[in-house]
Amino acid sequence: MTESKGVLRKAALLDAAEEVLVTKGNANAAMRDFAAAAGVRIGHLQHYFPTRSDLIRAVLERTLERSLRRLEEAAGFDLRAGASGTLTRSDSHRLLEALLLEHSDLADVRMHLEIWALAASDELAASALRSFYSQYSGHVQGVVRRGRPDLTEPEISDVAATVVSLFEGAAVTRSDIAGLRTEQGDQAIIRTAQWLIHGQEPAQCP
Amino acid sequence: MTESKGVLRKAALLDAAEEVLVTKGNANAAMRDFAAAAGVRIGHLQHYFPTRSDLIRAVLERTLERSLRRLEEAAGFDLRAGASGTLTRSDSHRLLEALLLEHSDLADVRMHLEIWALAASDELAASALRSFYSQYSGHVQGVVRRGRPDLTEPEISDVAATVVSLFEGAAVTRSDIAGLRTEQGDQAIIRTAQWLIHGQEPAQCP
DNA sequence: GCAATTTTAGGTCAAATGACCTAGAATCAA
DNA sequence: TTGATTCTAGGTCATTTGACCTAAAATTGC
Repeated sequence: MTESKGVLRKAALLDAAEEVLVTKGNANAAMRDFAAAAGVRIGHLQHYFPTRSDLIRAVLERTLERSLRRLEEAAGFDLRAGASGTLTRSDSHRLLEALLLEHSDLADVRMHLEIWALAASDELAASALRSFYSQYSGHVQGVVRRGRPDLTEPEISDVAATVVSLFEGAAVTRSDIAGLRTEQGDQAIIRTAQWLIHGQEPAQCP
Repeated sequence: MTESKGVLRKAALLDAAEEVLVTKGNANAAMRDFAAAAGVRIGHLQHYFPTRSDLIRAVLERTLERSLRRLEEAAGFDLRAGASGTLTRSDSHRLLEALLLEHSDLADVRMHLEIWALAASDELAASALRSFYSQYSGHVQGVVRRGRPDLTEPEISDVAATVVSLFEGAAVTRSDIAGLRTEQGDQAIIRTAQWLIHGQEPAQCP
């Protein structure tokens, strides 16, 4: 079923809004900027998104949804709580590299920063963000459960939250904004996440 | 030497500006909001900070400087590259707990989010932030150097960057904004940081 | 084909905004 | 004491802003 002009237009407006948020930041982005980026006039934009906060909220929801979906795709296996299976170190390495790559997308990093800052002062945004992180860390728990089947559910939850913290922090610090990225540093992050996911490597005994 | 009225006023204006940034966010904070929070009129505020970006920049510099100083104080030892010494697990535990506590201050977390978001679209802010992280991770290197004297300098740098990533990410995810905090989760973060700082715990051999 | 609905263009408005200004009071330094 | 400097209050201005509106064009569905 071909999508209606309205649905396509809405998506184009959201694309344009994202681009403006990424380049000018939320603090400097006006409705006329969003409209111009989409090649329409403000009245038209406001037909689809009557208020500024309608637009920003829609961008936020779309961005968070995309991040969740990407994690599911990167995993390539069922992340739900009931699912069973194991995870080899090479598979977790592959997954973590994909995750780190996703956290390197400069536009995505900036979108996330804007969302965090928005959520810091807008309770509706914060609520959406908490829901997102609950789901996101739930997915990461699905990963940890396969690497550490010996852990209790609360322990799995804590490990997953730590992995999420590490990757969210790395997205910022490894970006051009903070400038702490090195090639070997990426490997250190993956090694750390693997330590969390799999536990200690086999002991070397004399 | 008693500080002049101007110096005291400036500090009070910066305090007020911080509070407004934390509660309203940069995107919704006007010069008149800042002035009102400080109990003065906008003209007076503009005497001390002629443009909005002068004010925001000053807040940014002060916040980053404070974070650096706090890390120095929490360490309680010389973090410079040439300094030598060791670091026990109990001392690193104490330091990491202090660091995590500092990363739990909701106003501070919000200030940092606003600074990150600002730096994402303002190159001057980004430059200041890069300088800050360079120094901050330099300090953390001073910690890692004591825990892992066997590492090369590039390795120390990568480990330090990973510790910084973990703590910056944790500040966000453990805040009310993201809602992923648990008591045991805090211990998982500290354990992870200790693993990074000290390396693997002694092997248990039969 | 035609009425209803959706899409599009363009305009207007009051309020808010950052920037700039004047002038008087307070403080400082010689 | 006096002039210079700093501090403080309050005002003004042009521009920008989000929100709201009208009307025409395009599309849809019966």
